[in-house]
Amino acid sequence: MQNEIKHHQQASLGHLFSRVGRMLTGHAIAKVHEAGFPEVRESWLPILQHVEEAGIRSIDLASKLAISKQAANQMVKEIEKRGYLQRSPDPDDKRAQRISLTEQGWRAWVVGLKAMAEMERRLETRLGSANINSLRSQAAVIESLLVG
Amino acid sequence: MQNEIKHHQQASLGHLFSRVGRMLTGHAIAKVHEAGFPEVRESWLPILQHVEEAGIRSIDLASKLAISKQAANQMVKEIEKRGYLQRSPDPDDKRAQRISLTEQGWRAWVVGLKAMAEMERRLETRLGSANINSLRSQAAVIESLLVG
DNA sequence: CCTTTTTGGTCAACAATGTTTACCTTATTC
DNA sequence: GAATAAGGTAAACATTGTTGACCAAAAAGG
Repeated sequence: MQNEIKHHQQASLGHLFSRVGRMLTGHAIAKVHEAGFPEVRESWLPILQHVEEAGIRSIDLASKLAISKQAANQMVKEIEKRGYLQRSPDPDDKRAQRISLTEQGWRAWVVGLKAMAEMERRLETRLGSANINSLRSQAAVIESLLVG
Repeated sequence: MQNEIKHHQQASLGHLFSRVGRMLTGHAIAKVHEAGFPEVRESWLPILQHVEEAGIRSIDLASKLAISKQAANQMVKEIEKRGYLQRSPDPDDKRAQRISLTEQGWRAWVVGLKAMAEMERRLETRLGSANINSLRSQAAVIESLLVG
């Protein structure tokens, strides 16, 4: 029974996807480092991804990331300390604060986006843009199978 | 300049791959839990993946995983404590120990492999096996672009 | 209105997974 | 054989998460 399974053994799709994903984001981060933002960590990405859309409250951040508000806030504090995020009082709610990118944060973020876009361009010339599109749509199918 | 980038914004490929990868392995783990092995953690997978090939020394594990030998050993100890791994003295080297799956470890591992295989089967009927293959080969191309 | 409940946020203690430094014992090499 | 390399362990600490207790502002109900 073991052999049945073992003999057509190749890396599982899960493993494959995770590894490629890490490599892609790792590549983008490396470009950001090269561009003069060496403190930027991969762990910041989930945060920055959501902040980017123009000022978010930390509780919304937490719920989007599906982590506790304390964890979200801690990361934000750390990134703030490094000068990539800032918190300003929420004009509509005296309890709340709005988190947004600083000048520096925005510059680093743009570098990352460009690196990712550049990578996708290279992939398109290598695989064809039709393939990239089908790759995305297949990934979407996989997600839908696992969620629903 | 910001808009240039923002306006064709969709999740980055890196993000996409990582998420799908996590969902796939999460699915497999869930099946393992259901099958009566509730302690199995996602963090064990990198270890088990390498152990599976019949008895490995912890130093080799560490180097394959690109983590410190202490970190590797710590995880192994934890998994051993739960009854899924065992360490036995290396017959060829009195300093070393061989790490291998226990009976229970092997049973849980098989459940995970089957869940993954079953998932791939579902994907093949949904996307066609040609597509799954091209997906794998495209992932390989991406890897090669990032490594080389 | 004024009380009650909900919501945004903080603090403190702790869990999980990693790193570094230092060390011991056995193998290997000159 | 003595010196060096290799496998492993121990201890202190960093990162990133959790939970529980709490406070102040906002929203809801009478």
